Amino acid sequence: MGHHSCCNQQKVKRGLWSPEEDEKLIRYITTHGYGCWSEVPEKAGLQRCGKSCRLRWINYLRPDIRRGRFTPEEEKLIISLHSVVGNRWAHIASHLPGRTDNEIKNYWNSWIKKKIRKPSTVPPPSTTTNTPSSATEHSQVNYASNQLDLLNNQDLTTTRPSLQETLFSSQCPLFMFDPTPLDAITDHSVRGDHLFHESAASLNNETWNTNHQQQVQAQALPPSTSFTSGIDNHHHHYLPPLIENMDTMVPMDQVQSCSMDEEGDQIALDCLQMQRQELNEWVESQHSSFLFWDNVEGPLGGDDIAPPSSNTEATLSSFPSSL
DNA sequence: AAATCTGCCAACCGCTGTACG
DNA sequence: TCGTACAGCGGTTGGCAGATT
Repeated sequence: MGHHSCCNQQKVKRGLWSPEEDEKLIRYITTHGYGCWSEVPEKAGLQRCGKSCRLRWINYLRPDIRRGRFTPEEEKLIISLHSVVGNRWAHIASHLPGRTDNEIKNYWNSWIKKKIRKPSTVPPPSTTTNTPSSATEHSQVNYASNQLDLLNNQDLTTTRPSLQETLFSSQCPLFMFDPTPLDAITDHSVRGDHLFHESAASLNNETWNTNHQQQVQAQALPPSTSFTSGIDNHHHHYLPPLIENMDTMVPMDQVQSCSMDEEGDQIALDCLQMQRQELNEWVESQHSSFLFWDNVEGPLGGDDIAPPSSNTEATLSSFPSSL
């Protein structure tokens, strides 16, 4: 495990690719295609390992790559998707044609750094008034302030409401926007609680069905177990526990029809992709209301489902017993 | 003008999942 | 079932270029 054998060969060149190397790789791939990357370097006459060739092709040379600044639409889509799936860059990239996971990851990281450096954008924990900033800005600030807490590695429990207290007293399902790594949560029993305060303020409460929220609070989140789920052990990142275990989670206004993919990915992703334009408006307006419902035709069936109508009594999805 | 700082991003590293013998 | 090779993923690093001192 670990090093690929091809990368241990001594002749292997590393570092930036030269135009000549690019040309060789392009010429080879366009004429032969790529089946086994480990064979590409030798056949293409490159002193690189196959892994490096693959990365170069995927991230830079393939013809459908899209370069340049992210458009505002792409930016918003990234924000929205990240709020759902966290740091699953490849997944996010799959919803942005021509963009690579690497590019999105770099963009996100540099973007977050910028936000972290702007403490004035982080409201104090007691802030409860809605600000005129966009939803985009909210997402940025929320994440950035959260990261600040983690970086500071402080025990905040003595000065702020407990996580559970904050969660269960809030009016909106705030947990679905937080990509905090699980270890950070379990280690400190808190994750930037002012995050939740601000999220509560940023959402339009008129559109939030408090009955559903009460159901969520009463049934879905036994405090002692709610944050022990939602871990992707493979990729070591944290998915918001509810999202990972919910059958469906979609912004109501965005849904016409949608389907679950084989991996049980969040149905919201398909919806977001299909309705990107509406999503943009949704992000802008912040008048979203996430609802949960359980009328899905099988958990993994891929059948089209109809969203509940506006007067549907949405009900909480059933949760796995592991919760 | 030179030195230093900062941000960006291409590339690498290490890991896990999958296929296959 | 086990071991190996490979693909793919997310985290991290290092070098470059522009900005700042």
